[in-house]
Amino acid sequence: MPPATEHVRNVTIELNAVVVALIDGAPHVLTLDDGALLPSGPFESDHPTLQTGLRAWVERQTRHPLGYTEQLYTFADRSRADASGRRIVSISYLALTREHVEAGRREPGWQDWYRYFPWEDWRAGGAEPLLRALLKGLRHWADAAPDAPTKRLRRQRVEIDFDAESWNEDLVLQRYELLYEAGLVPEAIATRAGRARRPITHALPPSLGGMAMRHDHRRILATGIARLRAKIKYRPMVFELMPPDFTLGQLQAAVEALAGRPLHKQNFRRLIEQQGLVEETGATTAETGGRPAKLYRFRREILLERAVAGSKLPLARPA
Amino acid sequence: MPPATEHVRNVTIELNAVVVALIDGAPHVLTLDDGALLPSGPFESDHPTLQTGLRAWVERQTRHPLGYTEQLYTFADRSRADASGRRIVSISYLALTREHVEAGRREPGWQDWYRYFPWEDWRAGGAEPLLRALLKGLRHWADAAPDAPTKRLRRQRVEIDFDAESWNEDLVLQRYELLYEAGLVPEAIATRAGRARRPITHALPPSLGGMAMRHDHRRILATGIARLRAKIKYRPMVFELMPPDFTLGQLQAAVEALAGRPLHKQNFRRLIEQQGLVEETGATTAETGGRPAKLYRFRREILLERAVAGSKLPLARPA
DNA sequence: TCAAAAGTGTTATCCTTACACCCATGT
DNA sequence: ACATGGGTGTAAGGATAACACTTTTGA
Repeated sequence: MPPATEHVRNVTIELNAVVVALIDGAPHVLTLDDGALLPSGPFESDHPTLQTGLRAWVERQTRHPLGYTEQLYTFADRSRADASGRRIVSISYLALTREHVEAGRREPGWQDWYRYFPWEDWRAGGAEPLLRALLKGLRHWADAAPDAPTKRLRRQRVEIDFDAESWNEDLVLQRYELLYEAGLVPEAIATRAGRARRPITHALPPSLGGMAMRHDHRRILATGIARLRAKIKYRPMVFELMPPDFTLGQLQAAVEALAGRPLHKQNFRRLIEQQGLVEETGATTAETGGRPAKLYRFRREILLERAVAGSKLPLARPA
Repeated sequence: MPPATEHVRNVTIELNAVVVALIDGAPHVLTLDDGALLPSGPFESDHPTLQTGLRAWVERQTRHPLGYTEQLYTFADRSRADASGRRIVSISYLALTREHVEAGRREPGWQDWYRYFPWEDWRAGGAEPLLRALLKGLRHWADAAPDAPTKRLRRQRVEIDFDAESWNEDLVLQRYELLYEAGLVPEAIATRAGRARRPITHALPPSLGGMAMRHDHRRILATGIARLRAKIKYRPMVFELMPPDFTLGQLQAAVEALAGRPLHKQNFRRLIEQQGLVEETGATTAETGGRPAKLYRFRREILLERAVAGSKLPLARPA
């Protein structure tokens, strides 16, 4: 049952990559054009799979080898089209890698991801003034709803997604999309103005609304961060971003950087140890300041040993 | 940065849907062509989004309205191409719905999903002979590896994915792909024979290897089942498949049908109740046999009230 | 000697698991 | 009366969250 081909002539396939690395403990993403774009390129049909196509393209474009990769999402909204009006289907990927320093100096193009989402960093507690400003704009938008049910719904979404008391670090995408819908980020204005050309509320300045990106690349970035934050809890993904040897303090700092939240030291250590994720190398380092710390390495075997956790369902009969 | 268009001319976008419903308590999937195909069709570029395109197509093709839908995965392997050699990019979706009975008689096209994956049904305990047969074929394949490391890896994958003692119901896709790699399902033979035309081990008969599908539709189905099984544990997705009112016994049977495993009655009830997912309607039914059961309904508010679970990380400082 | 980070011990609480039993209906 | 599914109580064990404290280095 091959589909009719008539309908799909005007489609372009684009691959996007959210390439993540930890640089000096801070989460960074690989960008082009001074931070305005994610690495992206066409799917060349001589590649056997999408992933190999992506790898080739990104490595050529950024001179940076990719490590672990997984597919994120495929977007094809009408708002996306290239100059000639061809519909763009963009297939996005998340890639984890270690920072690649070539010839002694740092490659350009790495951006701290919290520059795009300043409200997502709660490592030092909530940024009160920033959050208050966002909530003000969002509540104003909610109250401007055309009818009562819409208004209730908007208010509910705002209070849940941005609730400081029970902050959920996984809702990166929802929060960005809410700001987008509310017209508080510049990307929304560009889109709406182009199509409906109706005047729109002023977006927040970058200091509050974060740095913008072109097209929907910031949405893709939000998708990638959300996926990483969610998955870090039940899959050993952090290790893809760590050097071979590390201290438990460094490991905790890495998770904190990704999740954007401070963690409880002792309980974090117990968790790691109890899951059997790491083993001591025998060596120690004094580089972290204070008392020298034991070095650990990731136990790669674990990926095969256990099909990882699972159940959560109250099964009957113990085999 | 619009990509060069040269490379992508020979691409066709296809949408696939895994449409799931519970019929008489058994999980079914909507198919065409006597069970050999999933509903699928072209992405017509006059649709604003992929989802609306999918909905329109499926509803026209099957006369069945879709409920909740989510994107599954985008495939574009070289092995997939249409008659004229154009590359096919297939974007697949999972859709949940209630059975739709029109004019008193059942629509055709619904297939019990365990016909495609008989080894995935552990509701009545493991199917020993079936599993033994699969393991025999898989171990044979592992031992036929070209070198020692490959052999070790294959053996490990086989023992983990098909281990009866610690069965993980989420590994639907991994298990199917292992059988595919081992040449035990007919789909693998079709593909390999077409390209490499080298003789291949005989596939298992349908009674063991399950019913085959055309193209890679069975892989897409496996992806859908795996997603549903994984997500059912932390998102209230079952309710999309239930009638408005139901008993706790029916709810448990539904989860068991999807997960393919028997659950512990009391603990299941406690879990549901403690999560505040349902509320009593006040009515009871005697249709289930035995003592009449209370009827419950899903508390839709919960979707908004809680951003659902989350943490799992050992956070510091209680706000 | 003091700041900084590493590392240890312990307790209360909650959730999960497992057991054993009673209840209300139809046949 | 008895089979069938509905519904309840409760105790043991493990994981989590929250305490406070000691150790070893560099400056």
